[in-house]
Amino acid sequence: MPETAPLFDRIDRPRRLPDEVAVSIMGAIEGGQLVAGDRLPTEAELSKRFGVARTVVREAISLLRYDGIVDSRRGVGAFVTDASQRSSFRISPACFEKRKQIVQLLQLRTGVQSGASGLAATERTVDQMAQIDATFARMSVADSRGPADALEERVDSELLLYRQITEASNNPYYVEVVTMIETNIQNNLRSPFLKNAAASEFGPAIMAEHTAVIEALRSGDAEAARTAARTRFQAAADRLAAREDFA
Amino acid sequence: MPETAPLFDRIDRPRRLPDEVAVSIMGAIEGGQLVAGDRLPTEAELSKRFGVARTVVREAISLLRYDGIVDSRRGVGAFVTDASQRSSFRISPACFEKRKQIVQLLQLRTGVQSGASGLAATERTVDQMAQIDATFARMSVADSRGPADALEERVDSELLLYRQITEASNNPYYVEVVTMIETNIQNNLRSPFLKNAAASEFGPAIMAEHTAVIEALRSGDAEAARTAARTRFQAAADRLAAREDFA
DNA sequence: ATCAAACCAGTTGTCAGACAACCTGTTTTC
DNA sequence: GAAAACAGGTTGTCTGACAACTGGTTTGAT
Repeated sequence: MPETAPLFDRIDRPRRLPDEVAVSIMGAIEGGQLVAGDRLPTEAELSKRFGVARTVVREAISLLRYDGIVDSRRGVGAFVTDASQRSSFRISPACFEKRKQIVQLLQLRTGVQSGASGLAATERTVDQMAQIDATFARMSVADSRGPADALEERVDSELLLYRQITEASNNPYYVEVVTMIETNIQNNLRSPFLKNAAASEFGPAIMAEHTAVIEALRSGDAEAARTAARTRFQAAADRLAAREDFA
Repeated sequence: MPETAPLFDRIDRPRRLPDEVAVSIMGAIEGGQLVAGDRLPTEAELSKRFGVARTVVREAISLLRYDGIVDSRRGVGAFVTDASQRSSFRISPACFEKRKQIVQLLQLRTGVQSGASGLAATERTVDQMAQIDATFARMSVADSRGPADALEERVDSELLLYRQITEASNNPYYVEVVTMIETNIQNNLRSPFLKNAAASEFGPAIMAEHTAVIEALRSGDAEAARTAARTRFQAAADRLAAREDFA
């Protein structure tokens, strides 16, 4: 079931020292003060410079190592790895500060969702197709009831629909990536703005975009599914970007 | 410039306690012993149970928190978060143990690379196109020299080529994702196997697949670029999967 | 009896210091 | 001259302590 959206977001952001140290070191790397191959100052040195305990510095470096940004060797030191060694993809909340970045993020989602939908067209089971149909039916009903009456229901079922489609690709990597991107968008795009934007996503013209995706899935046409999904998310992103209240 | 591939990979895998603890806890979550909302045992408890110092447990939990898998609150405890709160996408080396997983990973790369190429068709600058042309020319020369003579050069230039194409999308998120996936594939697919596979990727028929991508980029045809890139990577994945020495 | 304030046990966050494991370069020894 | 021992420095782990905070309990005033 779609988890109930919390009425108020968790505002709780107690600054944690290791995170701040990690961000600071990361900044030095992105800023070019530290380039691939360079050795970081020793933990003792960093500890002194930041004015925190070594455990804090260690935890910070541990995070960077986890993402493949540095590589530390006992008895030697920690070194900045070259950029092609990154082992994770993450979206920092800072991505949502600039308008252009949001657009780029939506582009990425469009591409990935398109790929996932294409796969789903050929890989889906009949069971999965039935679930998708059911969700789409729910969504259609909500749509016809209009934004004033069924906004929540409409938005929830749409999110669920595309999650089910992605899962129907039966490829866990697609599921992970799409989920991750979608989560970040939902969490970070200011909620009231998303609400407003969602309200304008009603109507037959827009439902037709969704129908095209469903039809392609039903007929098992991967190419059509890719195109339909692409068209739908591209259009949504365009409409979003066109809103005058777009931050 | 393409960094010189190391003759021997770093085999150095000194077990780090925090990583192992993190994996263990993660296993409990994936295995369902701990579900969203559950509280983890206290750090002291975990420390005792794993037989390690609390600093080690703390570092482990810190990693999980970094990925949005748990959320810890001072004075209360650490809680497993809802699966849709994951804030990173990462590929564990374990993914390369099962044949099916590798295929799925290649599917993901195909989709993402396709999206990036489509974007590149419209967003590339003339400068970037020139660089792509240059790399493609290098690659063509290497191809005509044959696998016995120019294997390294051929492989390197191809990697560089698609990296440049991705960068020509001028979308940093695409660049990050593609780089990350590619890095993991290069690092984890056993090197000699990749070498063998690369040797069979020579010849005019295969070069035609690349040419199609380049042509689409040159003419600014996003749809053609997406299709060509998809075709090319799909075909490569199929050939890889068809090899009898495929693990 | 009610309700707010004070208290208490438990938990995470940070600090400080110590030692083990390991690496690199230097010195000693044969 | 080469191998072995040594020395200093660095990361990895351990221990113990205290600060900051939370949730629930007790206490105290009204």
